[in-house]
Amino acid sequence: MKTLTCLCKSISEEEMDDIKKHIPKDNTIQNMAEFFKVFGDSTRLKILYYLSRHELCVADLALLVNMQQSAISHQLKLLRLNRLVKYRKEGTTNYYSLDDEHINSIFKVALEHLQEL
Amino acid sequence: MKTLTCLCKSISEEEMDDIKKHIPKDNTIQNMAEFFKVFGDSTRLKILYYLSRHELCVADLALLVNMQQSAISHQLKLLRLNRLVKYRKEGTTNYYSLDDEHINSIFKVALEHLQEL
DNA sequence: GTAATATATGAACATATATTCATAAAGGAG
DNA sequence: CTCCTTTATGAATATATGTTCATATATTAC
Repeated sequence: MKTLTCLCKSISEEEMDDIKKHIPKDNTIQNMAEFFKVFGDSTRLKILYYLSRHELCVADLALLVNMQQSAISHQLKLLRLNRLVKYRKEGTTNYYSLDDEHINSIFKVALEHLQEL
Repeated sequence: MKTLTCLCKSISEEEMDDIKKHIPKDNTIQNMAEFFKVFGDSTRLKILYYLSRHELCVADLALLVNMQQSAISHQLKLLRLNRLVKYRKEGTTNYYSLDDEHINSIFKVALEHLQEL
């Protein structure tokens, strides 16, 4: 009573082995997943949109996104760790801006896809 | 004792209003987030990789990803709902394949980004 | 020194998500 | 019809994640 016999072989064992052999390393896939996960939250997308328009401090972002300063700060930390934003200090104020040119291409691809649905 | 005075205005109120006015609709942002969320999981990324190489049935995918058939089936449902995969029936067997040409461009952008870290 | 401001952070909580298990549904073979 | 196979699905569970609250840190002004 095997669960996975699968006689459906439209593909040969050799082909399957070959395909399996060429899959990116588990670590790479994990990193890719982490990368996409960052974009998979509307609060972070809003932050990224606003920063794509203008360098902004945390309080301004909180105003624009209409969310607590603490929430924004937590999300900015995540974005920082993933190198999507950077900041410069000026007194107690931190001015955030985008740190990655790929963000715009990524937005574009996503919009293209969504427009076709 | 306001929490958000923010005198940091490197940006004028008018500019902020303007930027806020042009942000995509909340619904659009929500959809973008959902879209990215789909890619933000290593199991789904593996499935997408394998399907990019060959049309496959559920049991074969379970073998390749080395995960239970049920788990694969649940993930395939999600991928179906987001129109990233499609399938054709042949008897009791379902052959899955990719349903979106953007997937490859998306993979590429992500890899580019990761290689720069 | 104190007071006020901007930001960061830890704990707590609620919600979302991925996986497993058990089982249902549907088709093919006998 | 019954048995077997392939896939889908609902419930349960464990884990991850986003937000809030309270508070810490750091800088500036007085």
